[in-house]
Amino acid sequence: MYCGRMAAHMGWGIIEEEGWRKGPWTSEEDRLLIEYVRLHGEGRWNSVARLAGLKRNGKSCRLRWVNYLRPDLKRGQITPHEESIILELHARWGNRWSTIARSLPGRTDNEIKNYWRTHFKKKAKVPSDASDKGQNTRLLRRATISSSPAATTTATAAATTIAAD
DNA sequence: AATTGTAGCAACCGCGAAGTT
DNA sequence: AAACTTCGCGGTTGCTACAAT
Repeated sequence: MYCGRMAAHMGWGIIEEEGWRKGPWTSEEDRLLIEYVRLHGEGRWNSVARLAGLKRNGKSCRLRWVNYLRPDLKRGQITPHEESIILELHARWGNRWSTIARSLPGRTDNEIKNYWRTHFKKKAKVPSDASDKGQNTRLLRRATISSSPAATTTATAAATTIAAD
């Protein structure tokens, strides 16, 4: 989270060829995006530029909102309890970050992904079989989502149990 | 004290799924 | 029904701060 302001000097590409700004968000941009969502709700990200005067493409806006500006985000350090859930669910499902995130209210897939990578990746060469990379992962997503409510509950319960232990 | 290495995180990209017209 | 647009995911990068030498 750095110490508050870290977008002081953005060192990388500022304006893209098509006119889209890139790189770290300024507090002014954040304000515009927050105001946009307040007025129009989440979604329609591609029209943010038009309706809010933000020189960002929809993808960038959505990412910023979902990972940083959403009011229901928890922020702050991952708790030991949350960590155990992450470990448990990752052991079950691998890098299915968004699915894992659904079991951790206020946490984003990006946050969980970053956390796991920085804390565990180097140590564990992916314990189980990492042969599931690529297409299978993608194709399995729908099925996983379909069965996720029950699975989520079960796994969450398991993780909770372990954590409580 | 200065330089090089590492950690951690915000944000980017490509691509496929989902939605729209 | 097909073409086109938007969304969402997972992997990766680029940058800053901090640690080590």
